[in-house]
Amino acid sequence: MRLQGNATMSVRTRFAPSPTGYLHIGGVRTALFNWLFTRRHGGQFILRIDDTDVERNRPEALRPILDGFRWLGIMWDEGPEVGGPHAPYFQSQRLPLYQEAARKLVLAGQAYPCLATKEELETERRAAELAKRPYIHRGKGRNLSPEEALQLWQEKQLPLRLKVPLGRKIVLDDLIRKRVEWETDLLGDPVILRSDGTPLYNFATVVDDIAMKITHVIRAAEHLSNTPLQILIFEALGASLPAFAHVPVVNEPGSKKKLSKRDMKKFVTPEVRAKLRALGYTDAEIDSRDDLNPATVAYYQELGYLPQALVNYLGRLGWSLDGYSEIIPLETMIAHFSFERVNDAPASFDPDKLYWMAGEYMRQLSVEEKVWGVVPYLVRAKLITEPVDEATRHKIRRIVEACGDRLKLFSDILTYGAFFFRDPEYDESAFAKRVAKQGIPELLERFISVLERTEPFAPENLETVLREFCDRENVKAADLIHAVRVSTTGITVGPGLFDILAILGREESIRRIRLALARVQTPVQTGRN
RNA sequence: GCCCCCAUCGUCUAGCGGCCUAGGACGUGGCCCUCUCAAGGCCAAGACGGGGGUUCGAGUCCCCCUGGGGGCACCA
Repeated sequence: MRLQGNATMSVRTRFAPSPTGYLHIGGVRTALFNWLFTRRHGGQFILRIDDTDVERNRPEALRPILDGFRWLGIMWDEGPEVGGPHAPYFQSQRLPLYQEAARKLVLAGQAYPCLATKEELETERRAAELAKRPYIHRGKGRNLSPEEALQLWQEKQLPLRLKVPLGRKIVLDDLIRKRVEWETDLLGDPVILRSDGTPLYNFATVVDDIAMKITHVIRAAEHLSNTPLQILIFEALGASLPAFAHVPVVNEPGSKKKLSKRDMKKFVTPEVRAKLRALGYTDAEIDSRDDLNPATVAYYQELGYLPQALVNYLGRLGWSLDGYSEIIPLETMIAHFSFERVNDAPASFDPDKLYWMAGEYMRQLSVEEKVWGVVPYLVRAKLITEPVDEATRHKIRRIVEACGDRLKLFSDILTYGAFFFRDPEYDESAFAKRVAKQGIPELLERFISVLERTEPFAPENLETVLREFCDRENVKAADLIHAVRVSTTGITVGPGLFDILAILGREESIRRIRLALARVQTPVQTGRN
């Protein structure tokens, strides 16, 4: 058995995102597993920014990633903005470290400058392809003495390759995959340092993991095939191996394909677009922002999902506590997280289940907490203005209470409660069906005079009064209720009608019913329906 | 093409040789409750990819096939 971490050392894990401008759902799930494992064992979780690829490196693109983690409560013990004993935590600022490590390898005869030109490499590759042979590059420089190699490397701007030992078997005892083996003969000599002196991923990763004393490398399964090379680099650098855990990838909803970072725009379905529009986004904004789609954390934050719901959902995606638990408090997750219970197979992301879970967490919140979460949505929709005065706050409190379990996301307040803050926007088909109908306007007319003297103007009493009125009129209560609902709210969905009326108050309720009645007499062209 | 990984309801999963007539959850359908929509209650449909072994006995262990995925860069 190879060394699989040292029990006496504290657990140190890391997540190394590239600054891409958004926090990807798949990535954050991997980060969460790192974090849970680390918290479980009382270690340190490190955030290291993988910005060696200058093409992808945009400094402002880091912000959304840090914000996303903070929103979820996944706090890093070392990394950007918090620092730590192994700073800097940006790979672009650690170049001398990689060069020094590379120099060490050359001196030890473990790495050599690549003498082949790009053209030669291309020819080799094509020949291998034609011969249906795997393409394995072994540079001519392999046989250089360390001194020659060093001199050549320093004189000319040559890329550096790792000298992969021949005829060896690499054995990995992965914490999730169990034993995986590779033959070194099937591995080409990889470039570890570009001709411009910048490191390649596999090299920088290992140099940093050694420097930062990482004990457990927990990463997506797509990195499994990088592992033999990295193991070789660990060895060449004379470092002991960390333990590895390759977590299965996250697949697209209902698919067997990896939830890719490319082409995320395709997740912006008409439904998603409608949701974003309801929040006030224009189509142009939706199309221009690549962080606003269901494959990113920002999207869920934007829609008002509770972060703890997303954490619970992601934690359960590929990991289970037992055969039946779904809603798992974070402390429980931390206390029980282990790789033994991580499923080997990829897991598809299921937005429906996440939505359900969001509702489960929302109902655990106090009214006051819900009010707090809902206010920004009302402000953004220009239904209220800040600062929120006490009267408005009280009204929101009552609305939130009336909405009850209907509120699964904070943004749901706009579906169920917008009409409280503005005149009804009438749903034409509902209006035709429930208000502009034989006998209904007259009935509403008479009901208004009942409302005028209803005292107290409170839910329970309103219900009694309405039902008694319907008995006298010999009409079904449901018909009047629907008519009043559509008249006062414009729509067919929402809280109980009597709660609505009580919140609106006598005057406003009556005013709105009159609004609807006027509308029956002089139909307006709305263009809808 | 080569290397590596994976395989239970549509989806997330339980299952670590007999407790399986394969359990739970999301979703779906139906019914109930009901002023609508949610929520809630009840019920239903729904899976061990195929073939060989091993064993008294296989969803569970082994092999092959098939299918899916990932990787084979001076990307990460």
